[in-house]
Amino acid sequence: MDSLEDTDARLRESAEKLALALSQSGMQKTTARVMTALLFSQRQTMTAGDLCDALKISSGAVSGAVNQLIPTGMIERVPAPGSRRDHYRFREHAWATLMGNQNALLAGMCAAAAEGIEIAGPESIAGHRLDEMQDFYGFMQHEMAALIETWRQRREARPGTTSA
Amino acid sequence: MDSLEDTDARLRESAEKLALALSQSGMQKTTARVMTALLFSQRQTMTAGDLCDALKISSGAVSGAVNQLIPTGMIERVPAPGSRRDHYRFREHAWATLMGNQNALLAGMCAAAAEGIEIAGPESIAGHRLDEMQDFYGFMQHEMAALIETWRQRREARPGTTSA
DNA sequence: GCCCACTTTCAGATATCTTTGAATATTCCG
DNA sequence: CGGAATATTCAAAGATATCTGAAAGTGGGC
Repeated sequence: MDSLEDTDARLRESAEKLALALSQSGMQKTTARVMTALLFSQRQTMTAGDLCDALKISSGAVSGAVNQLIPTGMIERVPAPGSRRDHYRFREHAWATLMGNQNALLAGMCAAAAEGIEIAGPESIAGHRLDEMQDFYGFMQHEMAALIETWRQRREARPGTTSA
Repeated sequence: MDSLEDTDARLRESAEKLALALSQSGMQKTTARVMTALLFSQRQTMTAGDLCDALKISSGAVSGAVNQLIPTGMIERVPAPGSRRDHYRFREHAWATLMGNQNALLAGMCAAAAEGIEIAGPESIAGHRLDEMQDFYGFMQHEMAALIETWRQRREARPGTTSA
């Protein structure tokens, strides 16, 4: 069996790999690195200093990343007892939250299609293309929300970690 | 009622707005502009020259964008009868294809979580976090594919444009 | 109320990504 | 097979986004 240090090193490597993939899908690189560092950490929380140290980035970069992550619901600031350092934690159900946020995107696509149809007319060439788009995103918007809810309930019913 | 030129101008404006939104969600700007130009066009197809002209970009940029779009299934090259210019067209069901492609991403998330669990162990702190992640993306991967299939069938059953 | 540990902000430096423009390759037609 | 119309590629320019480092702001504890 590997030593603990080795395990940690391999976890960081794994975290970096995922961060790289996420950054290629549109997420900022540092933001992704901070997120995966918290996700793969063997601790419940990490301080800003921990993150600077682990990722070799400046405190300014950590601050920026953290304040980008918090509004999305991926991580949260946890009150630190007896310390004035902020502790950060990867949130329970963060992934479901993240995907739920995409509903706004889907709605935006719907709206864009509707706008185009209004301009071009529903029976025009562009109108038909946009009609399919509107139909698809309207459907997805509705069904995705339901899907996430289904997952939430399914997981709630399991012997899972109901908040440590 | 608006004149045709005015309609066209407003469509282009709408297209640009959507392109901007898409580029903020990770898509390359020019690629997004080419895509939305084809999406909002009142013609069935556009040539590379048309795109250069409409978007005020160089032929090199069009070439790059188009060759990025084609593999994703969003647009297709259509044989041009009596012309050696390539014509491009927004593909039927492009949005469903696009979303279907994301399945690879979901699978990647699953795999990343599994890798982390393997390293950290399922009962570790990171292990529990990653377990939820794996569960979520595993679920989504399966259900999303089903959802897209449902939409496809639902639309097939409608009096929609079954390929012009 | 003051001090100190920590966080945030911001201008400048850096790194990264994108576009252009022209040379090169391709391919259709006669 | 030759010629001309297009498409593609690629180096260099330009634009953008991002990080750093230091100065300024915040708030808890004594």
